[in-house]
Amino acid sequence: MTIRTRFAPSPTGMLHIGGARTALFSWLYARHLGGEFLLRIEDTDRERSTDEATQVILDGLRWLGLDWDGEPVFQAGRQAEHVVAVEQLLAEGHAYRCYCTREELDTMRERQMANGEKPKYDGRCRHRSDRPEGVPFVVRFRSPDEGETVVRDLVLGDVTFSNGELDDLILLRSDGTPTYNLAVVADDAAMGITHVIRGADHLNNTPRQIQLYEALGLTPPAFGHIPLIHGPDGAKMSKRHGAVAITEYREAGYLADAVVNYLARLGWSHGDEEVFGREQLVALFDVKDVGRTAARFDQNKLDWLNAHYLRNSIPLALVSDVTAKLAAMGIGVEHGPELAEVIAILQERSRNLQELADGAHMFYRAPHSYDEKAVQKHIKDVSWNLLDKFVAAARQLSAWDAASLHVLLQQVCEEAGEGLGKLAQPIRIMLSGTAVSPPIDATLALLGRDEALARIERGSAALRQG
RNA sequence: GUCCCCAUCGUCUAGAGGCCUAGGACACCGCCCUUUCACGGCGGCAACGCGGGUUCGAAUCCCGCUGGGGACGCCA
Repeated sequence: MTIRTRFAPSPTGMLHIGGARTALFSWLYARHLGGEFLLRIEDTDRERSTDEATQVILDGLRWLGLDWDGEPVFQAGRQAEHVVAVEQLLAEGHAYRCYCTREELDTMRERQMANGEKPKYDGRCRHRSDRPEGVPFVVRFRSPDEGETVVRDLVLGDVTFSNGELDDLILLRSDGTPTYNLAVVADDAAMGITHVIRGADHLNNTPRQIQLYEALGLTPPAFGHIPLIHGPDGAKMSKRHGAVAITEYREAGYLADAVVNYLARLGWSHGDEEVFGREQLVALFDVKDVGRTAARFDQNKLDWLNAHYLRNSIPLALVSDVTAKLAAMGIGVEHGPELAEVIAILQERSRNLQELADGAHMFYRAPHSYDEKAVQKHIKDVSWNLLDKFVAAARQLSAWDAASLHVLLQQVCEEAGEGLGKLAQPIRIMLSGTAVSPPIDATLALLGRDEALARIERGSAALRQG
């Protein structure tokens, strides 16, 4: 039997970090076993579902490289089949019409809560046989009240619910539209889903769904509930924890491989290893290695992984992303050093693409001011002598490359009996405006002789009188 | 409140009765490398929630407690 999993988001918002991880695990499960991974958009809530949200979710999955098989299934388009399933249940006595009003239900709930009971429908319409004309009704599932339902969970093990805990859930609303649990069961069955890998927040729905499968004469799929991701404070992930939408990470300059690696390691592990490429994850993933405890989101570790992937990237592969980031800052890269070379020198000193772009800034824009603290600390009287000597020699330098510049820098300092820092730091300030930059010889080389010397001259003119 | 799940360093985790003086990674703190910032190297700090069992022996098994989380909708 071919394994078939699915990811079933509702397009009512963004693809958030938790959903992305659920999708990842479901995808990994299928891919590892050579199975299929399908996508179903649960858009039955017409009020809140939007095409934009659907697009954002698809884009997010594509960005993460979670490819799905076939076309996405839109749940709203399957209503007719859902209704057929409900009619079958009705005909076989597994469902009944309920004429209770919302007010009735509300007071029932309040009373139960006040009595310290678990709020649930009391089944008062179960044996009602009349069908009052013109009175709106919903269709409820007649759930068994004896015995228990066991969820044989792939990650949690057996979880037992006593059937008495489960009330008669609504299958069809009074407007005739199907509700979540019914639609999920009907669709998973129709799509031939063999394994449902989803968030642990669905664990409580599972016994109800198993009962529905049974009532419909269907075999339930296998279930695996992945523990949730919590914010740094242990509570559910939300906006106040910073970025939750996967797109925000893309915009902030994170690499898809890093995000995937991080998300995979949140709840899944393989010995002492931390870094896993996509293929490796597919090869190694096994649900039995998925932990049962909720994990907290740790920005530091994501940053570390991102930095890792960033410095191991081929510079050329980063060019278009960095170009876009620079463009967003109003900087073009047509004039100036080759961007790939700038990236090569910056990638190990950046944690994300934005930092990389920030670092690249100076190669395409001369400083418009000089950091005061840096100037005070590094520009001394001795600097001018060294600077003058360096500039004079640099004009004559036959080869303008990092190696030659390195030799020259050292010569000038040695002859003056000064440390390299006495010369390197002033130059750095004049080139970048700050005391931080890539190695000074490489920076000079990249900038080119004309631009580099021009910046030093301008810097000298601006700083010498002070 | 009721039901369900969970419980090892600050965080992610390894650990499936003796291999544990509890390992790795991130973060943090030192030191080294060094022209700055990084990278890299070396070292350090730091955990089995509590109480009972079971066993010759428990982080590992059982029970209770405590603590966290999730679910209780004509949302999905």
